[in-house]
Amino acid sequence: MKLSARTRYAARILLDLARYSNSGPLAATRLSQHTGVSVQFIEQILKPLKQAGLTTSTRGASGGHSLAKPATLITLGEVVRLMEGGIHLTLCSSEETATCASWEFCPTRAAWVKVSKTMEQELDSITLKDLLDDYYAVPSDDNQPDFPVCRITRTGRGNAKKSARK
Amino acid sequence: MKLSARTRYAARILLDLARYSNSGPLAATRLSQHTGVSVQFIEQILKPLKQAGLTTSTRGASGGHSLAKPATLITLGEVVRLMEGGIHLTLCSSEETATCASWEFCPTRAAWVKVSKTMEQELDSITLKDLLDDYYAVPSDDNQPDFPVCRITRTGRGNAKKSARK
DNA sequence: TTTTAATCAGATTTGTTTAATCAAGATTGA
DNA sequence: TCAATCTTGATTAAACAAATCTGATTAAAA
Repeated sequence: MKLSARTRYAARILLDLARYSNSGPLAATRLSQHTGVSVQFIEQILKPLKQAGLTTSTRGASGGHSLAKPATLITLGEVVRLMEGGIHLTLCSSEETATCASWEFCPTRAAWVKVSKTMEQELDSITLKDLLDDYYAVPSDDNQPDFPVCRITRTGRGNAKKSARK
Repeated sequence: MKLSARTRYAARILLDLARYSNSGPLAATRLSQHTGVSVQFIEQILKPLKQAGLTTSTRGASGGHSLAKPATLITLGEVVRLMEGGIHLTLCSSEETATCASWEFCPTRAAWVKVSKTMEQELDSITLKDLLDDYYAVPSDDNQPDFPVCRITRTGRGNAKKSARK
């Protein structure tokens, strides 16, 4: 039920691109400095974002990446949908996945679909611009500090497998 | 972002217990027949459910499992929270997890928290009774057929890693 | 009292996925 | 040219999920 690090990083990278959108393309090395994610991992994450038309890039010296459309038109829903391959709490929440034998009879499926839809709606309602405005007092102001992304990805899941203290 | 099979199975198992709640405890073998999940895996899943007070069990011959409280008082939120160790889209969505260095400065965290809360609210609003009523025409009627749980857990994730068609 | 049907506990296995790195190319401005 | 930059695909190590295996313990029924 957790988002992957790739998705979280994607959001942060796009947000950084939004922030510096009026000062030309941002090189992956800059993005790396801002977020704390390795250059190579950033490049890997940018690939699907570019393919999906969220970003553009210019090659060669003084090249880099930039948003392909205004920050008001990019939603978290778009980002999550892209990086996670859809917004679905279960495989069967996706309409296209009619692979399960008892798909149409499943007594729990409707609930998972409903919650997934709600989640998707809310994510679609949050734009990069919203995040910028909520957080940075003055958007695109270079004086605002950068903060590394959260690198803690594993452990500490409060797992139900382990028996609680004896 | 997907629920684990353990969580999905837990919901189905509890639903089955709810359905047969007026005919004494249900043995794991019966639950297995109804859902298609192996007896041993079912026992593994029932363990935390019992510890959390959602079910009770009687040992020995003609023993089995039953709900510890009425189906109107057990919500999907409870089940998911228990099996997944919380309802959080990210590690940092949990209030207790102040482990990330830039926890309070993260420009995306607030969004993940908000969506997680919405999801939790909706899951908390759905009871086992709701699922029973929505699905089975006559609750606790043995004439209704059983359907196996969805066993498809991997693949088909529409992964963004793979380049879309050339 | 013995048998038998159950739960209980937990270790082990298998394969997948994730997160990340590595390495070699392809472009392009200076 | 050359150095900064994106592009692409392969590879790795660890974590995790799903499930099975083993061996108890418990208690009703025969």
